[in-house]
Amino acid sequence: MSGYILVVEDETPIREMITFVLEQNGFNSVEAVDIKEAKEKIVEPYPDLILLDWMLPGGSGVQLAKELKQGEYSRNIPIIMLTARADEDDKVKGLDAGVDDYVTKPFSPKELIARIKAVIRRVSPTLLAEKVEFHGLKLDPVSHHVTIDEDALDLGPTEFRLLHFFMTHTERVYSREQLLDNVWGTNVYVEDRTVDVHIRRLRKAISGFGHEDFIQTVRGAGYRFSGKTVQKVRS
Amino acid sequence: MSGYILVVEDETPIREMITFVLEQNGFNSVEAVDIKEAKEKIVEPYPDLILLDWMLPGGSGVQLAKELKQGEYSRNIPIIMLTARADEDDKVKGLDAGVDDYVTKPFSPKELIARIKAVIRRVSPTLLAEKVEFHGLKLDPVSHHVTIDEDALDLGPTEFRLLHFFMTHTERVYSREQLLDNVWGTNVYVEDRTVDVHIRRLRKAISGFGHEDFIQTVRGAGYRFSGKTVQKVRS
DNA sequence: TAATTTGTTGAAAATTTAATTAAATAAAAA
DNA sequence: TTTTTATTTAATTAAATTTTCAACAAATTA
Repeated sequence: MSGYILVVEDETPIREMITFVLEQNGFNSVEAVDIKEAKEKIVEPYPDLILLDWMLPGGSGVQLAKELKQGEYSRNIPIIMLTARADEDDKVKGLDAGVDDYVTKPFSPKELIARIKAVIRRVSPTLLAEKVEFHGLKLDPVSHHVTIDEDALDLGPTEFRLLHFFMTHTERVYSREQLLDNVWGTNVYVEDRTVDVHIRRLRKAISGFGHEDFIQTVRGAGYRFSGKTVQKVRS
Repeated sequence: MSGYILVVEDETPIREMITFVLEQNGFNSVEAVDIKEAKEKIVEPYPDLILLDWMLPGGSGVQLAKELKQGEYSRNIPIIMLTARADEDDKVKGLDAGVDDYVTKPFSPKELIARIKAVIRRVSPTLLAEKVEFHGLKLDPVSHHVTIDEDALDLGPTEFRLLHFFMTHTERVYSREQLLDNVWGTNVYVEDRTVDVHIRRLRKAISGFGHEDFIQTVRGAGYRFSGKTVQKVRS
């Protein structure tokens, strides 16, 4: 799995409880006990999300949140605050810090996971280890199984990620550059044209099932994953 | 697992956190929010263990513990008390009530499970080790016997644990790191590639029975234990 | 239509990743 | 301690995958 969640919490039992719940739900996690350690761990590869305790030794969580929301890259990392009790004032302060959501301690695993998924779903749905389905195409990120009308597909790693991205981002054109960013990862120096080759391989893999036209070429713009058939209209 | 653990705790988030951890560790659980509900649920079939919150609405947990320790059958059910903080006085009172152990909130999953297993091990060790079965493969954690279609297999300790883990976690890809965490144990510094060697030995052991493809390589991701056959339809 | 741009395709080269084997190390048993 | 057994590391080989390149095809524009 590519990403992970950073858990910043000084109380060890609570921190371990959280990471246990995360791991069991298919997330990777990294722990930090205080602001200092948290900062050390917020480097490449960046976490996909930060669970941040309100009260921390060596500076409050809100303060850290504010700092992160000012960093060039770190501003994009979603933050969920863990507060000791539902405190309206605190919540307002947190919103100022650009925090994405709150969870009040103590919390149930269900609630924690629900909040996390809600936030991630907003930011990058591909990270959620949920089964995706699209017109008879099924992809399970947990088992890495891909089926098309019940027949198993065998894809290479890149084709797998590409398909996963497309299935969670349909009906929308992505340039080759955008695809490289989202599927290959940022700061990867690869030729644009490489995308073409993988598109071709993916098309080939899902062809023979009458679904090869899921991946549509938009000339001059990029590619689009769509269930709608394209009509050729001449002007 | 045959029996179950009764969780008596009024705070819903904590109760759900506990049951989640229990279920993930292979225990069944039943919930009760107060003394009244707890009593209703302490009937046949009796729980194998009771996790009892110290502070409960409608009577304290200690009181319930004392009562249980007087019942003819219920006296045999081990009880672990959940206390809000480590309080020597309380502990003494609890010991009077014949309680078997304590866990202080907040607690880590590791600690909770460790305490539970310790208690159960003392009372009825057989509960801990359930036999596992998967497509003709049978593994008995107690006797360390593994059979495949009635033929006995000879595995080394690591291969045994690896197989046990796989059989209890099928249809899911695990990275080498995750396998090291789960099978070798956390904070063990061992090369990723070591996993490959043990995978090979395990494969070798279960090959020759037409089941060698249970362990599937998922390139770039890790390994998967699966009953589904993957057909190569790659060009 | 010709020239130009843009996308497709096949295949070789480069790279990455896994399987295999053997040797070294560590742990357990005699 | 010695012997045996099991685990880990390292080196080698094999395989799969990614990338690049170049030729070709299709679409667009002048």
